[in-house]
Amino acid sequence: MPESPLLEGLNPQQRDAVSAGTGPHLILAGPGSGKTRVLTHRVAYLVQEMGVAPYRIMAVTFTNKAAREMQQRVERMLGGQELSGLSLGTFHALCARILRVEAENTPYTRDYVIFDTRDQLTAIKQAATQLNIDIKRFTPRSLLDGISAAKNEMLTPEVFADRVDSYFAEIVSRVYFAYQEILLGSNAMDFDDLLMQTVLLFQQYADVAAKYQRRYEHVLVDEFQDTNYAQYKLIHALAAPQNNLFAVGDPDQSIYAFRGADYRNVLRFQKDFPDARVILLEQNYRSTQTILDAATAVINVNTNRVPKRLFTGRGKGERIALYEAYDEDDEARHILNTILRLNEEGRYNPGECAIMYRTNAQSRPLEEAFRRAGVPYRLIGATRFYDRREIRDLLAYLRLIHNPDDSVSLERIINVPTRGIGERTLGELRAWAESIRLSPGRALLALLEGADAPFSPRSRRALEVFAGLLAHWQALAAAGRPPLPILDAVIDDTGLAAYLRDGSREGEDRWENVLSLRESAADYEHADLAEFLTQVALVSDVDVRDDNVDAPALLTLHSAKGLEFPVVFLCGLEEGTLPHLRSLEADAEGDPDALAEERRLLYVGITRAKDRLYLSYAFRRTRFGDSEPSLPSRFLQDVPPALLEGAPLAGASRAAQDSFARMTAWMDDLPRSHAARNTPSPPRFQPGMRVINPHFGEGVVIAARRYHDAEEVDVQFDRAGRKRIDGNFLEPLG
DNA sequence: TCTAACCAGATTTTT
DNA sequence: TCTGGTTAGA
Repeated sequence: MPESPLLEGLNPQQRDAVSAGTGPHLILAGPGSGKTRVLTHRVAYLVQEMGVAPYRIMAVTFTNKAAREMQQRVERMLGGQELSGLSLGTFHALCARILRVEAENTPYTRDYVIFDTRDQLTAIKQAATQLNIDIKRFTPRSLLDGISAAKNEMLTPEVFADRVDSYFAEIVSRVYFAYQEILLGSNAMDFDDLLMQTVLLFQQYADVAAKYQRRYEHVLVDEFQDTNYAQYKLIHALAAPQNNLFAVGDPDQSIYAFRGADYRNVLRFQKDFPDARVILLEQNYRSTQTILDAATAVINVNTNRVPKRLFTGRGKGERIALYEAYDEDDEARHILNTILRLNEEGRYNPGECAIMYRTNAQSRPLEEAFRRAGVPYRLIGATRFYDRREIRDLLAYLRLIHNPDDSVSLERIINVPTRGIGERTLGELRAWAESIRLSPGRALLALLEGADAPFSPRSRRALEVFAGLLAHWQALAAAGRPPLPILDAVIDDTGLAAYLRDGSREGEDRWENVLSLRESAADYEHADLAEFLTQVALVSDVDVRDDNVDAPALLTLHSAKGLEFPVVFLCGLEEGTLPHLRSLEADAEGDPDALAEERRLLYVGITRAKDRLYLSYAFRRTRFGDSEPSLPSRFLQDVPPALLEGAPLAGASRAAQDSFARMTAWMDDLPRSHAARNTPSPPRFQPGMRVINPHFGEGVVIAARRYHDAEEVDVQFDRAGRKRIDGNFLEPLG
């Protein structure tokens, strides 16, 4: 058989997978083994060699960004052929589309909106309040987690109620009913509903299921280890009856159990499809053997897994650097200096480096260090654009226009900017709406038609003014105007610009954000509001970051999934941070899975590195605003010392850990300077000195003080204004 | 009804 | 340290 050019450059295992025939296939692959590459080639192969029409293929990726990249690569592989009709995207995006099309067979209309976590919490609070449940005792977050877990397991409120086995579950169950009522009344679905409703749709309407089964001849899934039960049911349903299912994953990289991902789907797959072919990809093309050995040593401690042997053709490589920092600032400085040094030595560009941490809060000292030094960086994912107040407000307007039943959005913005509709009037509106069995939004619109309502003249006037605006915007939407002019109408009619731009620096920032939202709305010139809103709800800005800047990336271990960098720094390797305190607590309560997942998280981090890996932990770390001593992560003890260079481990044994803890307990009471290990040197900078920084240019020193082993200097720059800078990044002039 | 001040509380990860 | 929620006062 003549070989397909699509198989060129692949190893035998990869070829085997790409060119596999029909039927169920499970590809179990280690990190850096070309999983995504195999999946991409497989899609191209189906089209080119097996003659499958693109619209008969569904390929599910973990992020929207991965989907975009895959689309581009496949098209390139097929010689620029346009692959329209290919169903490529995340589970959520694909489900959102199906639910829109099949709305008449669901409890929702096609104008439904998607509730994100913030909206969900608002709705949960509402539900709990209705039920007189004390949200101090049962936090909305914990209730939401309970409901979300139920939905991921495909448990409807009724089924869940039958399984209640604890007081907490009882509370969750009651809130679940009320919460679902609120969602339905608002014509809104949360993330979990998108999946669950789609599966329910298929279960309840065999003809609908059959339609999609006929359409999708091949179903491919990436990151299979991070699917939850609902997602598994979905692909199971879609792939039937031919079961041309191609699932790619690595159970050792399962890091989303907290949100319902269930690595047991791998086992389910093998049980449900006994004839499935399992193909292993074990060769690693990414990392040096040293890095792989460290990763293997860390992950091997986990029980209940299929051992994999990872090998690479890349050679041994350099040893892994371990650094014990004094505190998080010292750690940040050390990382920054290392990146600058690697750059000066001409070994790696800043853009080839990534700094990874467990929690978003850890980015702060890093950002500060970079800012002080005037070195640019790329912060990935942290404060999410769509999470900003002004953006959420504007989107709430758009959602309300699109779907007047969305009372969470209505209540969010009915008095933003303030327009005389306070808690009292709002309460009256709610009560009246309920009495005439309309959602508050629709009741509001009915007011314009002269509906009889028990409001004071003053309240009524305020409500009517707002209703008038809403009706006006809806008319724009109904006339088919694209998102941007509608958005502009909202901005103009509400006087949002004046409201936000209050003369403060933050005000200008907020306005800038509004302008960015306008920019993204401008991309939807030929789409309607529904499409724009869906996109906004399902595409995180993690997906849209700019890769083209030559600056180090700062990101959490979770968002590092699927990425690779020549140089990786893993910081904050301490007990309580990685593994996170929550998992230690869970472990103490007898749940070993939590710790195993933390370990996998570290495994993912280590295996992102191609050439150089730097590990660090701090001797003390600031938590909740004050600084406390910390212990090196237990995971560090699993890395063979022969692979490491740098600091000896302070907590090499359990006994040592205990004595370390005792020692640091009393050190905690000493002034900081006692614990600092660097002897102070005379200050280099005095007020009035002229100095220069490569990034900010020339300036004059305002003030300077010692700060551990470095100097913190306030400088008035001639052009860049006043900055606080690490003395290491200043040179005296003259 | 609105604003500002205060206080308490919480801090994992994200489609 | 920050955020959010509550309360008091205008």
